[in-house]
Amino acid sequence: MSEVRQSAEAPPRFSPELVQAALAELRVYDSLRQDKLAFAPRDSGHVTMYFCGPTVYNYIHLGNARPFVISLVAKRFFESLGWGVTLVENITDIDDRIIAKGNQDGRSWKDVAEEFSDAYVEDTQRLGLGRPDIEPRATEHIPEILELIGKLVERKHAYPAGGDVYFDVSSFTGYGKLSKQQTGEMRSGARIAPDEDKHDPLDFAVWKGAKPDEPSWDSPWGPGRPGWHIECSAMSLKYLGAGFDIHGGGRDLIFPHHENEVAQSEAALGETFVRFWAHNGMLLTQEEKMSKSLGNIFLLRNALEEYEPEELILYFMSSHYRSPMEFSRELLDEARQQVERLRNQFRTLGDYPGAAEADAPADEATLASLVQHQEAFVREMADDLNTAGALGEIFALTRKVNSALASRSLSQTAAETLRNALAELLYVLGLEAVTRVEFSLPEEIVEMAEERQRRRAARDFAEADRLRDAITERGYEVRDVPGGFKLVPLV
RNA sequence: GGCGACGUGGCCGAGUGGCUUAGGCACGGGUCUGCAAAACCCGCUACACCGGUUCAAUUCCGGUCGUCGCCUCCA
Repeated sequence: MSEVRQSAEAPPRFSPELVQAALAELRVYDSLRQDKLAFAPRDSGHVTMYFCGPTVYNYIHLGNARPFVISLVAKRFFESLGWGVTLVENITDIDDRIIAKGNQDGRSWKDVAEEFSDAYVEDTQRLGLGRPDIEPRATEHIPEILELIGKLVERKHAYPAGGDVYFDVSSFTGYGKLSKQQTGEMRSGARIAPDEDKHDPLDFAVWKGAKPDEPSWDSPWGPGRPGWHIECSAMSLKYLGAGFDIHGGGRDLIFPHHENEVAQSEAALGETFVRFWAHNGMLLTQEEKMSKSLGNIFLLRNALEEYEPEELILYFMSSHYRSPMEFSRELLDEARQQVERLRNQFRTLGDYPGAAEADAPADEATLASLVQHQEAFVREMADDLNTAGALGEIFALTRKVNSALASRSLSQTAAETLRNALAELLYVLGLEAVTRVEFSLPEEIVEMAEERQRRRAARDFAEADRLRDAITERGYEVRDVPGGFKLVPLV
């Protein structure tokens, strides 16, 4: 693509009026309390968020990308209210699956973890949303993990057995509160694997004793590695402290991952672990969950070969984060059309000649619409991050702006105001790329377009059309506009 | 079986006790244009089914049917 990608502009700060409108409505759904509740950060003016990132044994797919996108959009929204945000997103780089992948490929687990950590950062980086503030690796937090396990053992919430250390589910009365599972029900279906020494089928490993040829770290309970779940507790608590604001991740993590996190964290702390649990819906392909085990996945890196980042982001923004979301090429193609519509608006705004101030009858009404849609936008976002509703407001405003633009009844200053305001809203949704319509044109193309204009003027339409086809072949579209032409790169 | 969520017009997708014809895509008609594209205007106007509550229900309650997710791989 030839359009120039500039560096991300500074996050916008909404006007006091807009911030006030948002704060009056601000509510976030909490999976634990199963209700949308008023939200204010624990630390005044500063939001603390932790989202579960990937276990790196493979490239991430679009389903994995959803929480990443959501978390960064949430961060932008909170920042636009004038708050600071610390977003932590972990990379789990030691796990059974990583070891298995290494064995399968005949290489070290470390090699696997490094390759796919790098790939994850690279792929998500290409989305252009920026990065979480902290991206801690499990293997770099073994001391914190051991400290947490030590606390659990000391408080009799965990016990060593056969080289492993297990969390004692029966010691934590709240077990099951997040996933709404009854421990009795769960026990009836659970089994203990032959090589495990846990006392209760529901107990889970916080430390796994090393078997021959497995990676291990020293610990008071013998060499081993962290169990799944404990790294997220240790790292979120290290960077955000007990009772941080929002813990997010896919719905499918509610059990066992987050349930176990709550149990071990609160057992160790003796106080509330997280204030709001935010879980995003699954991506479905043909009504079925997109999942590595089902093999119906679309890798983010493959998607980025075919689609622009903003097209993928708009696709994600077009439905509420908690809803399950159908995935298909048709929907991505539709998102592409919508991106194009937004981009066209900025193209028009970019070289809009403007009516004379005295002759701009649409100014008043359009600027009034702007205020109305801006307010509606922040209210939608404040309502549990309703990006789909917010996007609807942007498009509603887009139509009004285009309409005024088409009739040339908008002043240059009003057009400028609208352009900046729209850019601000789009930035919050991670769609600032659609505002960047500057690009460099090869001289050859410009000359061809100019020649075509001369042919048209001479009514030599056959040659004019031939030139247009030639320009199209070189990747540009010619649009005739009053008094000239416009060249636009083809999608 | 237990737990959770959901069924909106051709498709996607917000939302609400009685004017949002949300919004987008697609489609049809028109304006503009040599043609085309973009843009604008107009049209297509729904709320799974059956009861109940209500002056009024797509929105509240109950039931039926259907769908999805979780119940130790899973974003």
